[in-house]
Amino acid sequence: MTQSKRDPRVLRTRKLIMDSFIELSGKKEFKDITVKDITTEAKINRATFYYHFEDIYDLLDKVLSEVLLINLNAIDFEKSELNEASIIDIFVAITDFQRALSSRCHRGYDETIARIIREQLEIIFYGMLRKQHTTKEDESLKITAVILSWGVYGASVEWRRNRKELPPEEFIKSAIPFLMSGIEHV
Amino acid sequence: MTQSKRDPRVLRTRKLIMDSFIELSGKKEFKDITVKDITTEAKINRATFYYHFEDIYDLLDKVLSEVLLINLNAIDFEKSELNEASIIDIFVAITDFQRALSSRCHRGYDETIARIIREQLEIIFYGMLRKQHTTKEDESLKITAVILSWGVYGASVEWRRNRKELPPEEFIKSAIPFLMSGIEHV
DNA sequence: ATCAAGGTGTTGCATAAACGACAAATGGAA
DNA sequence: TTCCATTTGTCGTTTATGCAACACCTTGAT
Repeated sequence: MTQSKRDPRVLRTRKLIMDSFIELSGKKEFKDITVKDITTEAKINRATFYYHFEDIYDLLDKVLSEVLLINLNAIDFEKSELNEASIIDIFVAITDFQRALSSRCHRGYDETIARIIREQLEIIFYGMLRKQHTTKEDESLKITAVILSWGVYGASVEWRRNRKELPPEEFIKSAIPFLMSGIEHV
Repeated sequence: MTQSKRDPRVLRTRKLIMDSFIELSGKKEFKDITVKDITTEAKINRATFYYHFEDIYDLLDKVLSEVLLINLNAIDFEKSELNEASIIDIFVAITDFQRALSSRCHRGYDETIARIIREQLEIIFYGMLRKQHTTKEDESLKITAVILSWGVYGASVEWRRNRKELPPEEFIKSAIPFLMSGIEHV
């Protein structure tokens, strides 16, 4: 389990499963995709699916978070601080990601996607906060990350619904003062 | 071994190896391609290579004959007789195959390719002859297949070297009477 | 001529993947 | 509702692949 994440067999099989799922997502709604569909498309045994994923919801979780992470990986979190510029970068990455997603997938799992994106944001924000505030109390950093993740995700929802005439980087700028004040008063 | 030819793992791995070999053939000469190159490109373990192939020459054999067979599969040998039309089809398939091969691979293994193509031809001719002449002595069919295979392959060499101004189907027509007489007097 | 570096086949063991079977759950259609 | 077909998780066994190590060859540089 610990070592097996680099086993070429595991990497191949997981990629086959995920690619097949993404492929099928372009053809059917999530609720109509079965595990059997995926394993048939991927040409792997159905039992092997359950070796890697608990069920189809677990797969959805991991596919979405990995695809989102690839989008976010363009931003170098290791170096960048949690400041105005990085918040804008993250916001743009989210809107780009959702644009790519909606062109590729049918509707039907908005709530799940929302949850996963927000959870990823929380992880990222918490990591960045902890780097900048090593002295602070951990619980305080956590709750700040939670609020930031909800706030930034909510802003992306608002942008998609009512503000698409603005470029996302312009839209989020108006929220930056509020977000930054929360970060500074952590 | 007997059953395993349908095992998805075997099919996947063999395809990975063969595709990697074809990919590398476009970049280097055969003599410069190592087993290690192939397995690295294919992201499989080197020991796994030897589970499927004796060595790199065995791989070359199987890649070439499978690719050639795909070309020849367009011709339905099960139904067609060994007549003027099918000989022309086979000849055109060979010249097409060699054209595709030389555009994709570097030089350096002409003799090997020649041997493999001729052996495949022999197998095909023998199979067709046996279908048409079930009563005849087997040894006689075999030697006829050998001579046909050498003759048709030699014609393709001659065409490539000195007769490319002619369409291959035109070129081979001038040899049809001779070849057909050998088939009829089997 | 010697040495170092890299490729070749081969082996024993660890583990992922295939396969077939199963009971249980789900979901339409009569 | 009942029935029937399909999907779902899970299991035990078999097989293919990964991995590390090995002795043996090349080959090129010093």
